[in-house]
Amino acid sequence: MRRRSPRLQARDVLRRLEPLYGQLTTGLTFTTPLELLMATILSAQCTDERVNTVTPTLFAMFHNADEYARSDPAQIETIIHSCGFFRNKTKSIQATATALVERFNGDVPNTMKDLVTLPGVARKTANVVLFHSFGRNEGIAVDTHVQRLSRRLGLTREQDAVKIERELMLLLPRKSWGRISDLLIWHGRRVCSARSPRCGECVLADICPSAFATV
DNA sequence: ATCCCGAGGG
DNA sequence: CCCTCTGGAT
Repeated sequence: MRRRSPRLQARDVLRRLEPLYGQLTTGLTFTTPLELLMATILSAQCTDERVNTVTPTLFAMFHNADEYARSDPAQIETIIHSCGFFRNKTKSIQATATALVERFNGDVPNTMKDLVTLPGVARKTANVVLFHSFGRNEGIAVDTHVQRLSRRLGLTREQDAVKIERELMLLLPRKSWGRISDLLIWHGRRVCSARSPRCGECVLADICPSAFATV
């Protein structure tokens, strides 16, 4: 295939995926910024479907940052056990909750600058919370799906999530920064899967440098 | 670069 | 069995 400019490629990816996944947003179940923050911490290397099986119990047990911070860690570990990394995630949940109480009056901050100071929260998690709880496009959440699809589609050749985020931010209009992650994630789950991508069903196949290549 | 870690799919 | 899942800290 003739090599297309990354900017044109990015614009067409956005344009073609939007009608496919128009009504779909994050797959995580939540109501408040605190719930989304905790659900996103749990989502590391775990399907959002599984996160959604433990968060109803977690959210029923803890209603604010102070209650997370004061809890017996063993109680949280038991609830979130099936999500994997349960010791690290429990530490992140409680250390973040403590930081919210001590530095943010118990509230979830709404800026990248503040969010990434929370232990266990880096740019990916911060971007998810910023967009889905506060409607802010400060960056692009780059997870395993966004990384894989960006590379397969020829939008970047980088491996590092922060570098990929920076490149995508240069290719796409700011108002689409939050949306592009959701679109790439849903497409990654349903069509462009890691193991065996279903290129025969993909609406991007004709503009994808990796189509039918088993990348 | 390595570690954390359970669960489901192929 | 091996790979993957909305990562982050050391």
